[in-house]
Amino acid sequence: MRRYDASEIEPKWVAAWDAEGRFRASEDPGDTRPKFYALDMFPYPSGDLHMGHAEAFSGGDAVARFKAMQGHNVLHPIGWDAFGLPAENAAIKRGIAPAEWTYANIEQQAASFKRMGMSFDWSRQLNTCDPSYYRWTQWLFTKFFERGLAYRKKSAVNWCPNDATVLANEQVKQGACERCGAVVERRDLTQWFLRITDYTQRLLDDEAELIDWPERVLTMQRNWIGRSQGAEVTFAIKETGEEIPVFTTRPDTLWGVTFFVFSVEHPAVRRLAELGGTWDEVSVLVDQARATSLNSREAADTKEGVFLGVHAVNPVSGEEIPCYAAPYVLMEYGTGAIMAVPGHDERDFAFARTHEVPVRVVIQPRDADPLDGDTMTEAFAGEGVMVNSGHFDGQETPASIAAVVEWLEAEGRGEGTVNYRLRDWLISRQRYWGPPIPIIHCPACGEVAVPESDLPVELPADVDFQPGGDSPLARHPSWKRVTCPTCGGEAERDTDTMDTFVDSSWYYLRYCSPGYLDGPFDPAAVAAWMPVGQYTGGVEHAILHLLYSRFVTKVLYDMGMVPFTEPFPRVMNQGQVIYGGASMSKSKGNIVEPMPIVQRWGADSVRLIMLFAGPFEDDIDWKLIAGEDPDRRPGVHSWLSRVFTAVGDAVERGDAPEPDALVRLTNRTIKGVTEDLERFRFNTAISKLQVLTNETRAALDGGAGARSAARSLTLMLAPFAPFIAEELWRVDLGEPGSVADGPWPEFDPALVVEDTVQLIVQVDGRVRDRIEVAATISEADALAAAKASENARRAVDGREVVKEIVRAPKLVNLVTRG
RNA sequence: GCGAGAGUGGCGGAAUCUGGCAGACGCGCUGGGUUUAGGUCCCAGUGCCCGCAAGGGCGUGGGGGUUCAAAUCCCCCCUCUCGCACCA
Repeated sequence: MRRYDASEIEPKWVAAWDAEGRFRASEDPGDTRPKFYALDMFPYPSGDLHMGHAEAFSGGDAVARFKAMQGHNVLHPIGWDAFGLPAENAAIKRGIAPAEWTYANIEQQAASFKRMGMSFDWSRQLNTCDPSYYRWTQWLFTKFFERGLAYRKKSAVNWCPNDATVLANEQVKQGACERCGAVVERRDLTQWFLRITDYTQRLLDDEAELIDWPERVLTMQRNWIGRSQGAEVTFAIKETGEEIPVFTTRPDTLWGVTFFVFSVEHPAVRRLAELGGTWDEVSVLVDQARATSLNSREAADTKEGVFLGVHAVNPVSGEEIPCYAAPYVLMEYGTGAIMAVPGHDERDFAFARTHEVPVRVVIQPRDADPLDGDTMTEAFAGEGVMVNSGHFDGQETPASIAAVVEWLEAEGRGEGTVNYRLRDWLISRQRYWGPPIPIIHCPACGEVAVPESDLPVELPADVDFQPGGDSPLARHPSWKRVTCPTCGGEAERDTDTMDTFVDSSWYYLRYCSPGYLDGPFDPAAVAAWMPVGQYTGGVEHAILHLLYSRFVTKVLYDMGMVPFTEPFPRVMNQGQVIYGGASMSKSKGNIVEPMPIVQRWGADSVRLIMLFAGPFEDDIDWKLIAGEDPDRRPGVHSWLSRVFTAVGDAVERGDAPEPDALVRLTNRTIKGVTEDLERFRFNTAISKLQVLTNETRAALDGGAGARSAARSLTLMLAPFAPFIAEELWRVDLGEPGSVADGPWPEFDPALVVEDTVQLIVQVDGRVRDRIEVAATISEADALAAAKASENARRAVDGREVVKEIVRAPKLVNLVTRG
């Protein structure tokens, strides 16, 4: 009798699959199988695989293998999101080149993925830091540039004085540098942006095409885009006559405006303050804002602010109101100035009470006592009836808002408009390890895109990339000196590089034709494989990566390069792997790594631990599911041992007849596991396979045969534990070919039902008896059987049965009275 | 504060979509067996309470409702997690 030994089985099949060139997607035009694109978010190659990879890729691989066994031509690629700051930092720390560090990690992660038996098409491997890839990242940038979708402008950015580099918004936590903890400053730098704001409404409208996205991800994207419907209204400054527009979602409260507030960064503030004689005071606020990071300003005090000494004129009432500058008004949203309605806005209310500005009620709640501006203790932001608003008095929200907008437009005093929270995508980085921005700055011609024939603009290797306050590429003595492609005069390359999110915004397209030389992708291949059938990855990419990819796809659609507008109609997020309720981290010393467990117990066990722990999208607390002893044998490993011996025994038993109950259970299991896999409910699928294993063993123990049950079990195990399945399939069952090719087992509908079932007998809703009856029992017979039950009779206890609920063959409920 | 999701044994979870045996499956634990240095392996038990048992009572965060019947549907409340958070 052979014993289950993963360390013997698994390396053997790793080598065999490699030698067989298995898991290659077919490009044979004669291959009529339906295509399925199973995509996993490509990993960032820092160090070896971590538990999060093991979780995500176990799920993604189960889907890919399931689809392949069902007869799909599956594209399941892998690649490396290889550019980025961590590589640069690691390289600085170790005194080696970022490329060296990155390629070493790629090698290690690739070896680990192979050891785990991931069914990747290795022939399509791509790497964003390879010139053959980033050539096309740069090409796409030039296309965006040509279409006016890439542009440069001066902008306030986060700056870490310690690391001497700009930081992405995501790298700033509570106003401090995520890595070194230094307080982040603001700097005004000229930056490259992609005009995602041109696509805002389409990003919202095309939500209908996102057939199967987690609800919370959709919500997060919607909130991030932040659509607000309202009106733009123009106030005039009394002292200068200049016109300042504001955005409001509540034009119906225009008659309640009692003051006007500028962002401290508003360009008119200094001039107006000097005119009003308040600049000494205002400049303190301005300096304060400059010293604070963009992110920490979120916490600015609502009540802080300074009177500018000038006044604004309310366009609907002609009333003159004081103007303030206050940090609670954001320059980045709307117009950078607001009309303040303290009666109906919480923030304006707090400001008004502090600065003793009058509060005026112009909306009265419908079913409550009338409010009084002098005595109210909080703003009323709800719906109600307009008052003190001229001829609009008596109109009710929300209809009143539309009515006011209509009137404003007719009067030429404002217009209905929509505002979004979403800003353009800042992609330039003053870092080394990214694709250089393919632009040449010519004194005569301005910004000129590098011609396609000159791409890629390669990243020079001989660069001092120590952080120093400017782009490392700018420090290179010769790299930036070029001639202008347009006029031939002396010119300079742009020395910034692109954000890694640009690299990852189109990699899924490149997979379809990874060696393609005439463009970023072969349009025919993309049309054949895309959109992605199932996209698996972490919820941390719910907003940025997924939103950017959707944007890029829409631009490519507009360019006529792809025939679809959404790249990922179906997305699933794996949960996080945590330890003791907290995320794993070096500083906490609680990191558990998958590869040592693979070595100890096998890749099949690691995959099963992950997928059996609970729903795929739920977090896994390693401490709870695995305990604290790293040597403790995982439960799934014991199960695999039992599967191994059961299948072996079943083969030895040959064609001995199988019990009818086992045949039915096998059919039911096929149905259930198939349905579970279609909905990515791996944990319940595995549980069903364990039940089938237990019953198979029981049949064998009883002297019966179980060969067909064992065969189905082996097939269904393959998406989760591909190694043991392959071993049992090819060696024990002696089947020709790989279990990875299936076929996925089918069930006989006639055999998914039991021939006998337990009839539940209830009296007044309480279970009193369980009777074994034929599954086909009639309602009358079921009722009779229930009434014959001794237990039920005792429970009725002479009372009158007033109602008989019969749901044959499952249940009878006798309802009594008295 | 706003939005989303979730509360079930000692633990992970199942049953929730479609109202009908709550606790599948697994971990852990208890007892027994084989082997024995231990682990492995095999068998039995394991929601709580009463009971030798048969059986009975209670039980899915709390309260109310609908129903013959509620973990499941509806209303209110509590708690937790996640996301967003001066967005005018």
